[in-house]
Amino acid sequence: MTIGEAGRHTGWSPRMLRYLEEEGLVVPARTRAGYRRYGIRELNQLRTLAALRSAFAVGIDDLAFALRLRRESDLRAAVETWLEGTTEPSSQGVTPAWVEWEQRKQERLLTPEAA
Amino acid sequence: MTIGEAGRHTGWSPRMLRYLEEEGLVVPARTRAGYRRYGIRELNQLRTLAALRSAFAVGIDDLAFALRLRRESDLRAAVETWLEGTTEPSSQGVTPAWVEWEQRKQERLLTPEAA
DNA sequence: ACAACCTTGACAAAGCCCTGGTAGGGTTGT
DNA sequence: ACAACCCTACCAGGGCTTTGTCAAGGTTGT
Repeated sequence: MTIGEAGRHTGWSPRMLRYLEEEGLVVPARTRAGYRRYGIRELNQLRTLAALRSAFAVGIDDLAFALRLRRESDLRAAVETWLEGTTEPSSQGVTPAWVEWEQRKQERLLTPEAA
Repeated sequence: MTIGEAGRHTGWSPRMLRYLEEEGLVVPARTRAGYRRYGIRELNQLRTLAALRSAFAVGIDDLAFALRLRRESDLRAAVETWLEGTTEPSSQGVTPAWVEWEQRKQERLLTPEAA
C-alpha cells in the first residue's frame, strides 16, 4: 500500500504521513526504490493515532515524547523520580526526611559525572 | 520562602515560576493573603526541573504531558497500547494474528461509547 | 508610614510546531 | 511511452509556547 492509498484510507495527507515518519511515530518499510510501503500494522497505527489526538487532545510531540520515554531509560528514570516528588501529597510545613531522600535520588540520577 | 527568594535560589525568574505553576508543574502553597510560599520540596522540584531540561532537552510541555499520563489512567492505557503497537518488532511481510489482536485492543480503548 | 516585595492581568517578541504547497526528478503499471 | 504516482528538499504562514515587561493595586517587616 503506497503513501497515497494509506492517506486515502486513514484521512492523513501524504505530507503528514511523511511528517509522522520523520517524528518516528509511524515508520513504514521501504521498497528497493525508496517508496514507503504501508501495511495493516501501519494503517492501524495511523487510525489509532488520529483517534488518540481527537479523543484526548494529545499532540504529536506528546506521543513522540512518550516514545522517547520508552526508549531512553535514563530519561524515563529521571522523569519518574521527578514525578514522584511532584505527586506525593507532602505534609504542610514540615519536610519529612524521606522527601529529602527522594529528592537526593533525583540529583544522583541527574549528575552522572559524579561516578 | 517567597517567589523572589525561590527564584534567586534556583535560577528561575519569578515570571517563570508563575508560569510553571500555571502549567501544574510546581505548585506552591499560598499564604492567607495569596502569596506563594516555596518550601524545600518546591526548591528541589525546581532545581530538578532545570536539570532535566538542560540534560535531556525536555520541554515544559513534555513534563506536563508526563503528569497527565500519571493522572489520567484512560489516557495512559491508550498511549501504552499504542506504544506497544509501535515498538513491537513486527515481522516483515505477514501480519501475525496477535498484532491484529493488539490493534483491536486499542480500538476498544478508544471507543468508550461502544459500551 | 514607607520601602520593598507580592498579586493578577495584559501585551508582545522570538521561536517552534503543524501543515500545505511547489519544484525538480525518479518509478511503475498499462 | 505515457500518465499517475512517488521521492527529497525547500519556503511559508497561522497558531501556540516561552519569556519579559509594564500597570494598578495589596501585604509586610521595620
